[in-house]
Amino acid sequence: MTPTKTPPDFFDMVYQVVRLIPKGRVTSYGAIAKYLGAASSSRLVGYAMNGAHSQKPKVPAHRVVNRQGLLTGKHHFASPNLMQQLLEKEGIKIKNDQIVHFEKYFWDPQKELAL
DNA sequence: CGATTGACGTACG
DNA sequence: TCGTACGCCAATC
Repeated sequence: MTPTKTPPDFFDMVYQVVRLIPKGRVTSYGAIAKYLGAASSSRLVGYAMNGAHSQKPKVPAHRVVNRQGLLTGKHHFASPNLMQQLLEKEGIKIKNDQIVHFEKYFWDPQKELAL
């Protein structure tokens, strides 16, 4: 219905990219936004994650952190420590809610996907 | 329908 | 280096 409806393709794109994040890697909202061509709309990426858990294929939102490598969205998970647990489970070290060697685990879609 | 908020990032002082 | 302001777009009140 509502053929004039404007589907949030941007949100869907975000989910797709997040699913492409390899295990043991992390990325930032801005990186995804830039990859989608919306570097200025980095907030939309975070907002998209808001409905990530609502998506059918579960979106590994725990692999998405802010530019500082800080687990800013951990409070949005089922449990605030769940995000850290998942990351640590993948071999990522976290200190004070911040990813250690974040730059080392950083996964840039623009670079990895090399479009 | 208007105003506010938000899982960010960059710019400016 | 740190703090504040702005932008961007959608969802919510």
